[in-house]
Amino acid sequence: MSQSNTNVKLLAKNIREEVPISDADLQKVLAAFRERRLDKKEFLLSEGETSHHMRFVTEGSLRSYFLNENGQEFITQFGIPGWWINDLYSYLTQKPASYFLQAITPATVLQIHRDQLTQLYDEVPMIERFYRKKFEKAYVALQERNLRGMSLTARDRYDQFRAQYRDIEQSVPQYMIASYLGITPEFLSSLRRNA
Amino acid sequence: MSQSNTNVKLLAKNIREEVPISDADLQKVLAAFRERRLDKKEFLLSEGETSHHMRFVTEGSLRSYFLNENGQEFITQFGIPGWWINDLYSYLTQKPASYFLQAITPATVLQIHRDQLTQLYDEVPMIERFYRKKFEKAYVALQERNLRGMSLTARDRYDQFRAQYRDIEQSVPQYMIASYLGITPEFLSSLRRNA
DNA sequence: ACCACTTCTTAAGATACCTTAATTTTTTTC
DNA sequence: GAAAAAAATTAAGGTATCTTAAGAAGTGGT
Repeated sequence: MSQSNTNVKLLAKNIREEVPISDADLQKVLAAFRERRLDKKEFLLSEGETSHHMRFVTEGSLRSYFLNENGQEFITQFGIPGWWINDLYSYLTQKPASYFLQAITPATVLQIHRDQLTQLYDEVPMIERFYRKKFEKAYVALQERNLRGMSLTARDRYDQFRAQYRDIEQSVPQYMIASYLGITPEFLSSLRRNA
Repeated sequence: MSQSNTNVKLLAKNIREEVPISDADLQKVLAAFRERRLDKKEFLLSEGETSHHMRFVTEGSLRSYFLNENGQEFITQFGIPGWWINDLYSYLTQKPASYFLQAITPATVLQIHRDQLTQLYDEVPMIERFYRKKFEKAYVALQERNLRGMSLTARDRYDQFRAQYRDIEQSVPQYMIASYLGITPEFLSSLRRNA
């Protein structure tokens, strides 16, 4: 068997939690995923490349970030086991990515090629439903984040982040959390001092 | 005929631009939508109510906004003809809304009840595909907005807003644009002065 | 045409957050 | 386990944006 069993099980669980799907269909879907292992700091996708896969994290942690003209990094998303991560703009439009996907720690992802997924949408309607639901939830979560970014101070955003993502807080460096929250590492440090 | 023909045509166009769908299926889908007319300032949804419909704007302009503890408004979305607008969190979870949907000008929306749409997902797979694609695009657009909010100054965000949404800029008051951009009306005014 | 109401502007003072730069602490590498 | 590299802290000075308050300019209703 080429793929770690527990990793595939995590993906199966992720799907079954969202939609009812027969064993046969689930196997068909799972069989289309390939495992990819990453060293620490290895890139899964670099700016300018095109994203051809949907990706599910099973081990380690990753980040998705954007680099502006001044070379500043802006982290848009973290990926830890059980989460999906991608440059969706690139994947959906098949245009060059403007984000980097990089492993923060050694990591493993299961990925499915776009061509295969497109085909599965016709063969296994439940998988289309699965992604519809995933996108719905992702949209809502992103909207919440957006709103927090607008309506809360950095201090409140940090407190909420800690409350909501204790597992992420523990597995990524502080300066990346600062970037995710939209503040400088120095300012985050000062928030922590006056906790 | 209870619904304005041109309004329904706008919706039909919106669907056909995204997915191939037979005339029969399209008619079935369109028949499930009801027209709702709104006076200026009328609420389509208030905080605490639950959203039971997916809503497509065909006339006028609407806004979706959030009210924080201090009574400050934060506009999350505008709706103009050809756009979808909703409190998706409430719609998807069937929990009370935390957003208001309000007509800025007299407006018309076409809306479909959640129960009917859920049923259509089984009967007309293309409509599930339609919403999957819509959510994908909405997610990407929101991510872009999020990133701009983090990486650009208010001046740059305003310039980009004007370039991208000239039609919205013309049809909603300036203080609402300020709210959408995450700044005060006073500060937007000063940006305009030093254009 | 008027009055009331809403929207926009101006300006002064306040503050949340940034920049720079140096130092300390922690982690990685060989 | 020493040297190098990466991450976190501290502090001083700066700036983008906010708050408050007042007045000016539009807009809508009768």
